[in-house]
Amino acid sequence: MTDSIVANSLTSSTAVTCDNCNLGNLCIPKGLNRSEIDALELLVNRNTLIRKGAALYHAGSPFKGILALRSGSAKLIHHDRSGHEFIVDFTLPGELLGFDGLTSLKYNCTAIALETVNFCRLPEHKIAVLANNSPSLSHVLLQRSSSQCDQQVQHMLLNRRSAEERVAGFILRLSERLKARGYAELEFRLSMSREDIGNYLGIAHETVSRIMHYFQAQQLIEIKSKHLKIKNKKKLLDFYSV
Amino acid sequence: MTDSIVANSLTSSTAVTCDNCNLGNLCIPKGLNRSEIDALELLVNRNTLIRKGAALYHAGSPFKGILALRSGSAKLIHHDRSGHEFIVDFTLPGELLGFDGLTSLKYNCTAIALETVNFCRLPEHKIAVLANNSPSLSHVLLQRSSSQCDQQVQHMLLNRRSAEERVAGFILRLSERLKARGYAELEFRLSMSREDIGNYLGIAHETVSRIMHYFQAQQLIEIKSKHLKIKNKKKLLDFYSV
DNA sequence: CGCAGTATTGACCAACCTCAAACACTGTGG
DNA sequence: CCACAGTGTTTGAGGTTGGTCAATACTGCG
Repeated sequence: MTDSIVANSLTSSTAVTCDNCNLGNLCIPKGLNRSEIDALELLVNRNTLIRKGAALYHAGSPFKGILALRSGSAKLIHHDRSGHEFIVDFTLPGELLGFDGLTSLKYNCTAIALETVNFCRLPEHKIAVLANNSPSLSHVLLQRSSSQCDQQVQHMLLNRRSAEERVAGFILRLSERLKARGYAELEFRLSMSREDIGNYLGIAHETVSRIMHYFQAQQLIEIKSKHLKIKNKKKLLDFYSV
Repeated sequence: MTDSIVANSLTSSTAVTCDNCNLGNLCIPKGLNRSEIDALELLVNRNTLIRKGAALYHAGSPFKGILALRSGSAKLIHHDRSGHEFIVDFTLPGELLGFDGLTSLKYNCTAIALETVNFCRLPEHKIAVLANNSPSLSHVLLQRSSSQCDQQVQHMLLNRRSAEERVAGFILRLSERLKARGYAELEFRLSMSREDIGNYLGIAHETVSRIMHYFQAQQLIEIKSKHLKIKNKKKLLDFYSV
């Protein structure tokens, strides 16, 4: 079994272009026409590798562009004064990150790889240039940004509910996001620790463990360490009916 | 004392234009040049009035544009299946709302006036047109959207802390936002109910009351019904040191 | 094999919620 | 101007969820 939530399908050494990229229309080019994609090709830095535990960018550092995860996953964290970290979001393969740097041109959060990560970058200084020539790109970026915001709202709503509902919601959303990207929706690997999940959901990691155990006892899931199988999606949904 | 968090300075009947609007550079035109602002003039619907309790827009209804509050305040709410409402955000005068409709072209939330509200609208069908002619506008919109997202993150972080920290943070942020718009920072009217505050902060409204009372006993604030005075900002900050 | 990090499980406890009742404020009509 | 209804706010008592601390088990890796 692969170490990653997903297997990276690109093992050959041929150059990766937006054209042959496995992200398909999940990435920025979605909604752009041929010539616009060609223009994008010239601007995107490709195939950067970062390994588990390393940062894709740091809070406070100057905005260097929007990133697209090609494989691997990451956590977006925010530090308070006392140094305690809060996980704001997880980023799955095919998803974009870096929007937290757009406003002030400094990143707001730190992005840490949860496993080896392969990503593309659309550099900051080219975003403005591109936006002038290609209004659709501005529109795509705006939509993505606003969509990120919607997701934040969803997360916030989830975090107002009971611990059981949070865990159920967490599992189901992860499942949905993986499904949307073509991965198995009912069986996958949790690339983040219980600690991370608890932090993200605003509950203690022991509580995450207990609830996972309880869900397993109820035959809703099977959980062994990081390997998760959803056995009864319907009942799981009962816990989380937004 | 006025019934509103702010007094609406526009009592004359002369036409309001982006040029003479009291929102100044808090509104969309910020960062645009002269001719761009002039173009905007022609596109913005001005001076719409909505009274307390009425909706500025409904969740699920088609996106009709970005709104700018000229006076009065509003709450952004989200309903779950069981009909229970969750307050996602409050909007103060001078702030924009409607970004929750950009992604899917349907509003995600319902916006309800907390008191009589006067607002402008930048209609949806003109946003794309304008973006073509004025790349700066796209940029401004993108920044605003991304800034909304940052705020959501801040809210989420706040909602992971203790009830006391949440209330302290709520008061201090409200104060900051009002200050940024030129209103008194240490004495203002809470246009929302305790119920709304509790909902927003993810705590019971009784807890909000109790903590307000406690803060008053500690000489941090003076609270009488909706009228709030901050007596000791420093100590209040101690409760909320992010 | 052993170590370090991670996950599970249990016992106890505190923060906060729920329910209930009293009280205050607002606006309305007499 | 007062009485009253309706809503919003405060205050109290008791219960529950989920946190904390601590001990134990598991996993992956050198």
